[in-house]
Amino acid sequence: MGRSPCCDEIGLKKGPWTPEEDQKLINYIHKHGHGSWRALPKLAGLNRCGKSCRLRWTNYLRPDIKRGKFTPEEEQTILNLHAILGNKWSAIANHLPGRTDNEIKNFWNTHLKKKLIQMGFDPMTHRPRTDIFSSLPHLIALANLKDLVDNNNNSCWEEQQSIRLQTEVAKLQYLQYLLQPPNNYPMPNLDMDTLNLLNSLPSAFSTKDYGDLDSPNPFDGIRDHLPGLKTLETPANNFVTSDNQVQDQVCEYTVLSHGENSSTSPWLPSSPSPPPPPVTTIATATATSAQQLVDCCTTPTTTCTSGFWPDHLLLDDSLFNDIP
DNA sequence: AACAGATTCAACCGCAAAGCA
DNA sequence: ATGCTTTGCGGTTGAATCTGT
Repeated sequence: MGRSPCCDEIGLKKGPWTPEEDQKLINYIHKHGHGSWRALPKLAGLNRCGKSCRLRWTNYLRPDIKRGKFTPEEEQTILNLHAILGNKWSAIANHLPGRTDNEIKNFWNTHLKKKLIQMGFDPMTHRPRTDIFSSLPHLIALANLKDLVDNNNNSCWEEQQSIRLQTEVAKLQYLQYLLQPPNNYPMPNLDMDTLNLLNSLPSAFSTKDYGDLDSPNPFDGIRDHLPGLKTLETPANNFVTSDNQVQDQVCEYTVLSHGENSSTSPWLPSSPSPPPPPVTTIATATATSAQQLVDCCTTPTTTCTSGFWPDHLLLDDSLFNDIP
């Protein structure tokens, strides 16, 4: 397997393309098509290597290229697909008409990766980071709020309720941080302790406790997005039972994950128990399942409607900023 | 206004798969 | 079957631009 010699040829121009060069390339391709990229530069009168011409055309000059900012829908699609495909930029680009792999890669590296990191996620696995530093802000906030509660026994009822509310919200936020459920998929691998803990929270947050407060119960939101939590009270739920259709489907999806870490990605459904053996090839997945999942990820307006992180679940971080 | 540091993104590099003789 | 060429992909670089001081 030899490397293309074209890039090694001396005297060929490198660096940014001039408008004249662009025009030459466009004119030639419009007339003749690109044909052999290696032969193209000479035929088009360009002092460039074929590789450079191909790149310039596919990433910049192609008429069907969509330029400008990524829409929230596109951003969501990239996130969804990256959770499944990993850094397969060209595969991701296939699902975003008019966007190039290079553009998506750049967008990922400059925006989405940082966004995930800021939110405490590992950008490769899409899982919450488990190291102590990533959860430190949440833990500090909780500790501070606890102090506030302990030291405000003499304050008025409204203040106490306000502090209680903040504490509960902080708890929820921390739990949310730990769990980060994707609303596109069924809840993955929630152990019973966690589900029980979550189910115990509404009792501390009942309408009764809010009394006359106008604010809605913040737990309503989180419950709506935790199917395992919602259905735990009924005997037949998708996560407690061991054999049902949903789980079968879910097991098929698991093989699509990328890399060894991502088999446990929370964005991907996986079998609750027992854990599946490590999967080494995509070939074992049914084409239908693969397509179903990709379709699901690339169709934000249908059954898998909203984003990973519904707005009402992403509680305002200003709560923590306000804490001394 | 000037500078430094951060960010963005077009372009390059090298590898590997596909194609072909 | 083998080896060379072409194409495509993902990672990386660096110049241009933006932002903060």
